[in-house]
Amino acid sequence: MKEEEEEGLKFDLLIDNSNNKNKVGTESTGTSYDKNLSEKNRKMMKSSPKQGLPEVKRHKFAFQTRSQVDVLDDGYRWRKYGQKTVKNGRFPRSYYKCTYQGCNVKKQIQRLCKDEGVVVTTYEGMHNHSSDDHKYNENFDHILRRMQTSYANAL
DNA sequence: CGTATTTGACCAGCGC
DNA sequence: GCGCTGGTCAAATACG
Repeated sequence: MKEEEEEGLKFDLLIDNSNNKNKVGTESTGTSYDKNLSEKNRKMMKSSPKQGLPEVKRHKFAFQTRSQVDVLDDGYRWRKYGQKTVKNGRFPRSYYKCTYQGCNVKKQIQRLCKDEGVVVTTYEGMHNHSSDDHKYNENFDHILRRMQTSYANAL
């Protein structure tokens, strides 16, 4: 199967976050709930099959982060909306979405079957808002900023 | 009580 | 044309 094939931008950065202490728990910050989900239709993403956007359809950034935690806290809140087990991998893939109305940024986390300590974080889309929390590390901020810069530059 | 998280089912695209 | 994989949503549950 194909493991790496991104039509748009592809970034493979190795970040050593072993020292990073991320918490998997939940934090009581922000009270925005995406109620737009109720208006979602069963057929929402099948309007355009695969035409019109031959090259760039959805920017996807793949990050290979060396961390023991699945979810990297980049300053935004992510709500897990699904988990699927891929046949190519022994570990299930987790799907996250940014919990912010208007900011439907998707994040996909997958563990490497080869290295359990390496997680592939794939960001899809760009944030519509700024992170109101400074808890994220400069290290990650730098990466995020870099990828957003390249993203804006590509436009 | 509010929200995130969990799990199952459903759907669409692609392969054969 | 059918089957499989991958992806998303939706309802129920858990937790703060």
